[in-house]
Amino acid sequence: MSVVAIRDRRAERYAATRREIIDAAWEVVRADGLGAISMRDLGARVGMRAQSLYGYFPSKEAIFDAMFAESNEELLGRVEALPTVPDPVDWMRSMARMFMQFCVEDPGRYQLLFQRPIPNFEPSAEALAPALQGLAMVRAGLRDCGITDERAFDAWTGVTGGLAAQQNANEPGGDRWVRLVDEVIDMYIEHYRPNTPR
Amino acid sequence: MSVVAIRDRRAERYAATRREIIDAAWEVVRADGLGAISMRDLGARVGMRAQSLYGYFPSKEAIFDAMFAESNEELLGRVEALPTVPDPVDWMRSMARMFMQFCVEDPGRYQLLFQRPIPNFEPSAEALAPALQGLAMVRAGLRDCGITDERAFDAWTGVTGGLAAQQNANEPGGDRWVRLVDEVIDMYIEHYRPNTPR
DNA sequence: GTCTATATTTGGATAGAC
DNA sequence: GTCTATCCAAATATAGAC
Repeated sequence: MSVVAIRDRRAERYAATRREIIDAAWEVVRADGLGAISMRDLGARVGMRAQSLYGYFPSKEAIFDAMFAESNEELLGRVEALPTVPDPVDWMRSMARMFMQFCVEDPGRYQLLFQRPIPNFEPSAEALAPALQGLAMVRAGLRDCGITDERAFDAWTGVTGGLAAQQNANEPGGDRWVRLVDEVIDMYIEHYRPNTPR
Repeated sequence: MSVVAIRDRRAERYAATRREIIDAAWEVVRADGLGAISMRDLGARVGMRAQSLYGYFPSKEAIFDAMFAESNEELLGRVEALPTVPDPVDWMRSMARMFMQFCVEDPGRYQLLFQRPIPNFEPSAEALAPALQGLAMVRAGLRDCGITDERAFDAWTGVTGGLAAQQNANEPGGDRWVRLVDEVIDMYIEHYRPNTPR
């Protein structure tokens, strides 16, 4: 009897097919928005009948949830990957730029994560967890800048999230609001930082 | 033969029924969102079969367009109704407060006007016109404050629209971001006004 | 693991009678 | 002006054969 862990080819195939289905779903979302996803279409894209998808996901919502989860994990990964810098304000700046980039590079994903336009879809707690973790890192970053007020935290999510919202709503794919990130962050820091040294 | 303009009772009834249909549509939107509107349901709400609605609107999109138009007219009306004040900054402040109130008091309307979540729905030029007019007034208001930069204008729509977006997305019906309006406007004016006298 | 067959619901829209 | 009748399309999901 071998003690070597052997590959479970069955599980691998299963995971690969799940991956394929989710990838197909992202394709649809990118092309025609979240509302355009249907089991029939998804099945066709991976060479199956719609019914066969139920072998991989118990429902359409479960597919949304998986997409929601992996998007949040992606975002959290990017937050964690931000280079450590001496000035905490610089960290917030690169944070904001990264977040903006994340939001505008895929409006469909933005829609799924931040607009919740699917009736009756509530992400599971597991899918939501990475988002909360990311938000906690933002809060910590602001604290490092000397900003601890809860109102200031909300104002941060308001202005950064706001720029992204405007960009995606009014000029998806463009940069009219994206390029304002730096000056808006400067404005924010100037206003909310207790004592800005110069 | 009378020269008095007589009422066209037929036209009146027709207009009243149109009004009733649109009101029913708003009811649905407020309760379950834009996506929940269907001709069958709408018909049932006004005591008709879905098919009869086509006597009043040529399509479902036409209903959306009418809703879109009257919302923009409502908003424009509120902009025009803002009291004239000596300080242009005060005008921008009340403008921002009013806009925020407009956005959060009816998330369904907000969705229709600013998120465009209906696939294939593009508002007609007539429906869009009041919005452009309102935006022009905002631009003029900023100019009165000495702010003429296009980037500054975009930053204005970014931060005000952003607060509204955050409020509706994360805490519809609440005031966590609404109550930040004043301080965020202060921050904006401080930063973008050329020479703030004190 | 994927299929066929099917149930069920829901939707937008048209034709033509009254 | 509203109805009945109807069409057509699309959707989610289940049961059971292979």
